[in-house]
Order: sequence, then structure tokens, then C-alpha cells
Amino acid sequence: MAPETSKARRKPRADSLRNREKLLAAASTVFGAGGGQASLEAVAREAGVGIGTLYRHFPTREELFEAVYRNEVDILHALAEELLREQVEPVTALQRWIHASVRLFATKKGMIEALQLATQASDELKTYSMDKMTGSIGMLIDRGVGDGTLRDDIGPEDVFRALVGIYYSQNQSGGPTAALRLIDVFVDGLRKR
Amino acid sequence: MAPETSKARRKPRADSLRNREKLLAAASTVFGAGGGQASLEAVAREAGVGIGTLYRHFPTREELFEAVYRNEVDILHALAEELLREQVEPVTALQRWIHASVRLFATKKGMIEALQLATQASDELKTYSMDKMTGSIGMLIDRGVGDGTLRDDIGPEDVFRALVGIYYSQNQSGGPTAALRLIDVFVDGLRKR
DNA sequence: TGATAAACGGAGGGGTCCTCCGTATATTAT
DNA sequence: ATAATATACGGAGGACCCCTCCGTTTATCA
Repeated sequence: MAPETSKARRKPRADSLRNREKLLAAASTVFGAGGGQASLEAVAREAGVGIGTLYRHFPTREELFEAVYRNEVDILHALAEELLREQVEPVTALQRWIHASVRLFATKKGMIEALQLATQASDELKTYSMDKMTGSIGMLIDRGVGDGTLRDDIGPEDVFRALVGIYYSQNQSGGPTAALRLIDVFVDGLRKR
Repeated sequence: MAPETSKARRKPRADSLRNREKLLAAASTVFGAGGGQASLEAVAREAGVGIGTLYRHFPTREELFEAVYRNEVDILHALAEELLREQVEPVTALQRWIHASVRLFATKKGMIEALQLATQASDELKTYSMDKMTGSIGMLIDRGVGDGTLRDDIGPEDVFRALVGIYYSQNQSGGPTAALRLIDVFVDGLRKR
């Protein structure tokens, strides 16, 4: 009983799921280091699986890109939830989250370029990540607004836009440290005074 | 006597020069069709020379790109001179030249992208092509201004910028015919009234 | 008409892409 | 537990590409 959609299916094999995770992680580091056009065989090697397994999971390079990207976004979302659960003080929570996201994407520069340029990132992906990101930010600032530590006239989208701006400025000059400094200034400005 | 700079050198071999031209032409068509990351072996095949010869002439992919690009720019410059020499009526001359340039670059889309993105096009190249292009345009409009068929308040740079704008708009939507139509409108606007 | 500097071609080592299929294993049914 | 089988796995293999190296050919020059 309870087939997902039709034709009672087995449940997915555990090793398959495991390998998928391994591939995602490997792709993240390999693309991060070697740019978006790094060898897929290198990814498989790093993941410790056969090349065939990689191709079964991600038939095209673009699909792998997309999956990795989605994964990063999901990780950030999970982090936001964790920060909330742990009752971290709102301003520091927000600060930590933003730092994490900057660091995460800073290393993925090449990958992001590849994504945008090569595949023109499907609209679906764009809205997906947009929603997740603003959602995460929203959760974090709401708490701060609630307890009066953060101003209430700045929406999640505004913060997100500011972030994107900083990603870019950082890609050009100054390196990641400069960006993180700017972040701190920005977050400080979000405090209610 | 008369060594070019020092150490009396032989003059370059004729076959070498010929092959260089063949390679340039081949690269132009191959990159035009298959995008900027097309195989260099394909270029050599198309040119009918060995792969070794290609690498001797252009040690890196970027050097080949640059050379092809310079070559296209030079061709357009030569076309401008020819139109002048043949005393073609100024407005039609300008129109023809612009059409030619749009067509030439329209097929080279991938190549141009590759140039800009991959190698960040050396400043020297940029100013070189800028000068050549505005120079060509300058020659053509000067004649028109001289005989009173073209307005005299538009500089070559303005025309060039308009062109670039049209290259881009065309790359997105409508295809090359739409661009050519826009060109006609634009050139018509350049007429003295 | 040599001599010889210069250029040519392409084999070869190393790498990547992607497919295909025999083998191994997780699930499910008994 | 165990057998049956749907799934997933790994990696060999064919095709292509990069780039170097070097024996052979050829255009120049004396």
C-alpha cells in the first residue's frame, strides 16, 4: 500500500542515496578549487565512486551544477534553522549566517559563473534559491525584530540584495576578508538604535 | 645589409606566411560555427595543416583568438578603405560597411564571448580594435559630412557605441535580420535633413 | 647549386567524456 | 532466514582532445 504515485515502487537503495551525497560533497570541493570546468572524473575520484555512478546520478554536467548549488542553498537554510533552534542571540545569529554564506559562495566563484553563463540557470532554480535565501534571512531577522534588537523597516529581500552586492564587490577586489568586514558594518547598521 | 633590428635574419618563409593565413581563416569559420571552445585540432584539420604547425604559430588558444579577432578588425578596416577608394556614395558606403560588420561579428558570437570571458582581452587589444573601428567609421562619415549628405554632429565613437548596442540586442532576440533592420533606421537617421 | 636555417607533420603520452554491461547488493516476498 | 530480482555499482573501452617532440622536408641565401 501507499505507492508514491503509481506502480508500487521499491524504496530507493541506501547506497544510492549515500553515493549521491558523496558526489555532491566531492563536486562542491572540486568545483570550488578547480573552477567550474574541472574534470568530472576528478569529482568521481574525490567521491570515491566509479565514473559510471556519477553519470547515473547526474547525466549532465549542468545537472550536477544545479544539484550542488541547490545543496549549498539548502545547507544555508538548515543553518538558519539551527541558529534559531539554539536560541542564539538574534544579531549574532544573523551575523554568523551571513558570514557562512559569504564564505560558502566565495569558494564557489567559478562554479557560480559556470552556472550562470553555461546553463542560464532555469527560472525554477532561480526562484527556488531566491525563496530559500530570503526565507532563511526572514527567519533570522524576524526574531531580532521580535525582541527589539533589529530594526523593523528592512525586509529579507533588501538584506539579500545587499549580500549579493557584497559577493560581487568581493570577487573583484580586496578578497574575502574585505567582504566580511563590510558585512559586519552592514549588520551593525541593522541594529535598532 | 639592412638587418631589421640586429643579427641579419632571413626573411620569413613563404609557406609559413601562407599557413598562418590558412589557420586564421580556418579558425574564423570553426570558432564561428562551433563556439569559442571548439577543438584546435579541428582548426588545424580545416586549415589543412598539421597540429604542430598550428601550435608553432599560435602557442596558446588565446593567442589564436586574439589573432583572429585582430584579423577581423583589419578586414573591416580594409573594407572601409576600399569603399572610399571606389567612390561609393557616402550613405550607402556607410550602410554597407555597418552591415558587413554586423554580419561578421554575428557569426562570431561564441568567439567574442570566449575572448572577453576567458582572457579578459588585454587592454592593448581593446584599444587597438577600438581605434581601428572608429578609424574606419571616421573615414566613412567624413566623406558624407564633406559632401553634405550626413549630419556633422555625430562622431565615430557615437556610431560605434550604437553598433555595439545593436550587436548585443541582436544576440538576445530577433536574430540578425532584426539587427540589420535597426541599422537601416539608424543610418537613415544619420542623413542630413 | 649546394648548405642549412626554418618550418612542417603527425605520432605518442596523458587526459577527459560518456556508454555499456557484467557483477554485486539492497529490498521485498516467501 | 532465504531466495528472487530490481537496482545500483564500477570501470574498461572507444572517441576525442591537448600539447610536445623530433625526424623529414623545403625555402632562402651564398
